[in-house]
Amino acid sequence: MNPTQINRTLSAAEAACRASGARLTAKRKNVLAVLLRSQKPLSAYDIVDQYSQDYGEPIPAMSVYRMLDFLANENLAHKLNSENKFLACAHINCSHHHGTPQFLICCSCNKVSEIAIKSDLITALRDTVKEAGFQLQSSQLELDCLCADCAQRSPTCADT
Amino acid sequence: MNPTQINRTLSAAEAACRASGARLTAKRKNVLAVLLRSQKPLSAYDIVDQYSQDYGEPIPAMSVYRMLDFLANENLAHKLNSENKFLACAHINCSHHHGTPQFLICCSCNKVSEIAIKSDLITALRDTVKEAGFQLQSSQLELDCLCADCAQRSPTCADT
DNA sequence: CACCAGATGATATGGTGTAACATAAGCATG
DNA sequence: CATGCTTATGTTACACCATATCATCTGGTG
Repeated sequence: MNPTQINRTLSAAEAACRASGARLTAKRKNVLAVLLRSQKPLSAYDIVDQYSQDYGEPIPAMSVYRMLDFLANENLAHKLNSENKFLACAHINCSHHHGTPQFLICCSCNKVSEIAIKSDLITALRDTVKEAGFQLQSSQLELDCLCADCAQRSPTCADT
Repeated sequence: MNPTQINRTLSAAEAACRASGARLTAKRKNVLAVLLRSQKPLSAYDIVDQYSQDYGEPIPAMSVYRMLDFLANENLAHKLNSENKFLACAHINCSHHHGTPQFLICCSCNKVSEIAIKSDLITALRDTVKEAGFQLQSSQLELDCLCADCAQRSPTCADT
């Protein structure tokens, strides 16, 4: 994402927080900016490092976790449970409403694409789960994939 | 699982390992037995504790990880990536071939059900992923659910 | 200004996982 | 049975992820 897009996205995030009565403080905004500038999901400690590089002041890991919680609650960021990493929501700028996102994670280069799976597929999944006697609570999926670039390079994925 | 079933399953596991040329050593078998006796997925350190309780001798965490790797390679156990926990494969006794399993995880009581999602649903998922320019590498899904028992008690799930 | 609530900082600690190297146990062969 | 190879297990140290707890700061309100 280029700097112009990032600024536009940060403005949109501010507007969204104003609308919901949440306070997007300077540091929370910086953490979001770090995520936006990253091409890949970051761990909380990655963010700590990047933050001090980008802003010239250290930030405690504890604070980063809290800011990530905040951002996730405001739907400005997501957590990848399978990787213990975080990324900015890909749709902060979009005006339309978004359901629970799904993530395609390249197991080779760690690139992540946030997509919205067709609702009928999610419904089918929900029905299948119901048949097994469970209720689907969240439709956030994290799928182990290979991105096009990496697929071209090698036919299989050796990593975890 | 009752003791009789466990013994039967352990025998099946032994047979499977013999067939594949893998060595199901006594300790590996014990780790598998710990998993089989558990109603819930266990962390490696849970297994360390339970192992020493059940067998009266301590086992290093490192060894448990290695034994879990072994069991996972032999398809005798699975790892829940979203929870960093492990469980015995539910189909060690079954004779038919099994594809990649899917897991329904109760976010309230942590009970897990291992199911096989209909192949056409998986295919649809694979196609959706392909449209997004990715290749699905693993069809192991870990779905955040509420089991029937917990759903009866409360309509929603507050936990992570 | 005094107060309160929310945000952030500091410290400590626990859980998860692996790297690197040492030791022991099974198994072939001469 | 001695040798040596391969595999399994033990030991130690360490890195990373995450949270609990308490302290401090900041911004807004009366």
